[in-house]
Formats: sequence, C-alpha cells, structure tokens
Amino acid sequence: MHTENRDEMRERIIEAALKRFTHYGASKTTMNEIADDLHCSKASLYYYFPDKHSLHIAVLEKAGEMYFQELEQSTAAAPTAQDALLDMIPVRQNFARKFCRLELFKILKDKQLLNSDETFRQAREKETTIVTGIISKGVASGELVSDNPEQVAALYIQSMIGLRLSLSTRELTDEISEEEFEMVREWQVQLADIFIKGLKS
Amino acid sequence: MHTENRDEMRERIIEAALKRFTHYGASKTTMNEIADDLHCSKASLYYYFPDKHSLHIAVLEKAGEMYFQELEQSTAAAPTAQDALLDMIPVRQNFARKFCRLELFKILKDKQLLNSDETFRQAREKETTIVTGIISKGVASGELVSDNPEQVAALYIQSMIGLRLSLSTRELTDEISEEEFEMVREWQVQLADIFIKGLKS
DNA sequence: TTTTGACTTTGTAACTAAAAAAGTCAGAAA
DNA sequence: TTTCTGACTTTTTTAGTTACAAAGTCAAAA
Repeated sequence: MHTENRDEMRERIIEAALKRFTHYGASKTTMNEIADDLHCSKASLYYYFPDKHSLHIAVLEKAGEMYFQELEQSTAAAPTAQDALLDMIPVRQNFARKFCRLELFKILKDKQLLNSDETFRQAREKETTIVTGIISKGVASGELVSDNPEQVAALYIQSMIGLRLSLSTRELTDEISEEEFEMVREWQVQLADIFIKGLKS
Repeated sequence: MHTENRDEMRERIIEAALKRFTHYGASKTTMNEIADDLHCSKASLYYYFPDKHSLHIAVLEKAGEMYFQELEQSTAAAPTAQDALLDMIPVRQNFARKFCRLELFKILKDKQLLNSDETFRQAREKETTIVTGIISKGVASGELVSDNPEQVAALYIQSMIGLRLSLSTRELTDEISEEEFEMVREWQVQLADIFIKGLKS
C-alpha cells in the first residue's frame, strides 16, 4: 500500500479512538476495543502508533484542531474585539463539555512522556496568538489601548483557565456539572468585561 | 477549674498543634505527639476537642486570624486603593508559604465534615469584605469607578486564587516551589494592574 | 471538673495473587 | 516490500489480606 493509505488508516484509528474515548473515557477504553471497532487486530494499531499514549495524544491533537477551527471561525466573524473575546467563552465551554472524557488533565498531570508537554505548549501558543490577534486588531481600530498585546493575551488566557480550575476546589478533574459550567461562564464573562474596560483607558 | 482555664487549655493545645502541623504537616502529626509536647495524655486532648478534624479546623482558624490581622494592618496603611491591592499580594504569599503544611487544600477536598466548609466560607466572606472596602474607598475618593464594588471584589479574589491554582497543573497541592511562587506573584501583579485600569474608566 | 492508663476501633501501608490490559514478534497475507 | 495477525510476554491494575499505627473511648483516679 502507499503512503496515502497509511495516513488514511492512521486517521481511521484516531477517529475510532476519539469516539470510544469521548464516550467511555480514555482510560476505560482498551486497545482491543478500538481494534474490534475497526475489525482489525490490536497488533495492527501498534503498526501505526508506538503505544497507547501516542494514540491518546493524536486524539487530543485532533480534538484541538476542531476547537481551533471553531474558535477562528467564531472570532473572525466578531465585529469588535469585545465581541470576539466574549464569543470565545462559549466555544471554550462547548469544547470542555464535549471532550471532557479525553482526560486531558490526567495526561497533563503524569508527565511521563514529555511528548504531550509539547502538544499542550503548542496549543497554548496557538490560543495566545489568536487572543493577541484580537487585541492587536482592537488596538489598531482604536477600540483598545495596549503597549503589549501578547502579554495581556497570555494573562487573559491564564486567568480564564484559573477561573475554571478554582471552581473544582476538590480535585483537578475533567468532569464538571452543568451548574458549575454556568458559574464558570458567569465569572469568565465578568472577567472579560474587566479586561475590556482595562484595555480602553 | 473555671471557664478561663478551660479556654486557656484549648488555646495551648491549638498552639502546640499549630507548631507541629506547620513543621511536619498535619497528617504526619499524631495526637500522641501533641499530647507529649504538652506533657499531658492523649485522652486529655479529647476532652477539649471531639476529634482530630475539629482540632485541625481550630488550627486553621487560628492561622486565618493571623492572616487577617496582617492583611488589615497592611491594607489600612496603604494610601491608595491601588497600593492596598498590590500590598495584599505578598501578604497572601507569605501566608501560603508559612502555612502550606496545614494542608488546607486537603481539608477542602474531602468534605467529610461540612463544619470546615463553614470556616472557609467565613474566611472568604471576610476577605471579600476587605477587598470591597478597598474598592469602595477608592470609589469614594474618586480614584476608582464601580457600581458594584462587592461583585468586583469577589471576582478579583476568585481570579487571584485561580492564578495560584492554574500554576500547579499537576495536582491540587499545598506545597509549591519558590520559582512557582515568583511566577504566581508576577501573574497576580499583572492582573491587579488590569483590574485597577479597568476600574478607572 | 479535669485527667489518665488501658482499652477498642479504625485507617493505612505493605504484600500478595489474579486478572486485565499493554505491548512484542515471527511469520502469514497482500 | 508493506501491511497485518495470532500467539505470546510483560506490565499495570485491582482486589484481597495482614500487620501495624494512629484515632478514638471509657471507667476510674486526682
């Protein structure tokens, strides 16, 4: 078979794993189950991925692509920086709701393979770039004032993540309830307002 | 013996426990060790506290008192709201550094006794009152503008806690390194600046 | 009323065995 | 030559067990 087919098979495996992972949780899914879904042997999976961890990372990257596609689409359509920042919030929340079973916090915790660190670093960097773009555009149009949009963007993202984390006081868990989602959303909207006001002076 | 002596003994127990807890960690300290320090029997401790959990909470309340005393002193001396908010940051950090072995996150996690919840609720409320006071004073002097100082105060505290939590991506742990402390401090100062700018419009 | 030694109960760390899942490989199939 | 697989080994997880340490109790003494 040719390279095209190899990539195609990789893609099929990732999609099958994504389904299982989002449905039942990554750690509750076995390689045999994924293989059975694809009507192939477990050994075949190991022809395309060196181990389960690599597959897990590939699945997270796939989910990340979906997130960034929706995020760019959503923010590009916003008329002002204010709208763009506020529109980001539900996109983030939907991502968290949809893919919480991918157990990304768990991956982040045990930093066995530093491979995953790089993936997360890139995702963070991409998000920072997007927010920097929103702020820079706002500065260019006169809507906002900032002498360091990138730093503000990094702080904004860090603070938003913090509001999400500070909710689950109990444990660093991926799963959160609907009421908790709603509470986080309210905090995040309020904080976005403060940032926007702070960047208008 | 009279009530004064009873309270005095309670106080001595709390102080002995505070020393042990901050030194070796609360969960690594046994009731026998505390009793030995006081040259009394373990059974005596149980005459003053129904269980170890209650003693732990009492110790946390004691530490909280120290924190609030220093916080009020520090913020009262600040000439402007901006100074007051910035002065809070190192006070918070020093508290965290000094009392991290009190394992307050651990207590917060396993919510066996809802007793502790009430203690934390009150502490949060008190901190909110202080920050609300700072902002209100700033509004009164014309330094800041806000139609809801209490809401802003709550958001401010929540965001600051979030920045602390978002650092330890690994685990909800009480212990953090000096470099991490420094990083949190920088984030917090930057966020304070944003809030102050946001409240000047 | 306060304290205590002797006691019981409970929680936890350290092993263990069994099961399940991860991961490997020689060789078959295409 | 590339892709795939059944049969295999290794590793991880889980459930059970014990042994010890610490929590917690109480009748009786001070």
